[in-house]
Amino acid sequence: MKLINRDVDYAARALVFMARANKPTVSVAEMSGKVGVAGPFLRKIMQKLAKAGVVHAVKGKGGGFAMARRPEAVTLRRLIDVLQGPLKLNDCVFRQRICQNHAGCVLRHKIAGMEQRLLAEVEAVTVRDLA
Amino acid sequence: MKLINRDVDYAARALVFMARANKPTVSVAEMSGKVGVAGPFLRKIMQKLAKAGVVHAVKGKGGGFAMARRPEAVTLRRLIDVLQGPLKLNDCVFRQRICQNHAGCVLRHKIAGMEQRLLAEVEAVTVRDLA
DNA sequence: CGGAATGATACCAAACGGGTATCATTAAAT
DNA sequence: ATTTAATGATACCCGTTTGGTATCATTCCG
Repeated sequence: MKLINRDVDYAARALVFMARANKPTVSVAEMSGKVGVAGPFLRKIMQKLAKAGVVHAVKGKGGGFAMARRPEAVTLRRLIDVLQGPLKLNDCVFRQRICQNHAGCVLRHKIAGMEQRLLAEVEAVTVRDLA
Repeated sequence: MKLINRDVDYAARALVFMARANKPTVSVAEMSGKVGVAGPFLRKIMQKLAKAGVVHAVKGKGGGFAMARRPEAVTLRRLIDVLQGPLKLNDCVFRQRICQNHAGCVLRHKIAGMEQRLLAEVEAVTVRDLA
């Protein structure tokens, strides 16, 4: 049971790299080596981040990506939401026929509580904390 | 990202059923209908629980399964451990080359903290709570 | 116009998860 | 002893997810 997948991990690294680099834009080619991931793969990740507004893309020669917000405004929760979908600890377990039985209800209720507390924790971690 | 998989969910239901039933043993045939899962599948789950010592198996006619411990002594954590492996939020993300980069280190450290707190929560939930 | 960058998409292979089927073993009931 | 009702152990299947690669289109600086 992974809290984060590789996409999120790579994204975190890349964003830290960008936050540290004092440049208007950083290209994937520059980052991929340092982040430790193949270029095309990282690009796919950056594209998702761009679509979600976490970073800003600049096409053409000399282009690349730039952070769209300050590092302390980018939370781990946001990265998880964008790159692996919303954090739902109850995900997909008995979509149908929810709570026919009492035990399931109680269990799911308890898990929902855990989810809330975990969400608060991932919300509290920012790119700034990682840099 | 599921906290529990279906095995754990089914197991929880079955154990609650067993805890309520005032009988020395309960057969899979009796439970499967109420739990809402096909017999053979539930049996596979019960076998794992038996191997792990959570329940006690009685073979032969009139046999079935019986709880090996009191309901309040069976935690959700135990079920997770037995049926889907230890809860590791960092599971499998960059097994190799751990912490070559600072960002990864910090992130993993924070996740480790979340894991500890989550573990305490699943440890606190017992079959008795669900019954 | 040419080169360097992202955008979009399609594809692939391996791992995982949920589920079924089959045969062996045990032990009570008759 | 035979039948019958139960678990033990395995093997298999299949759909989904996941990690990863490849390809072509688009943009824009020089």
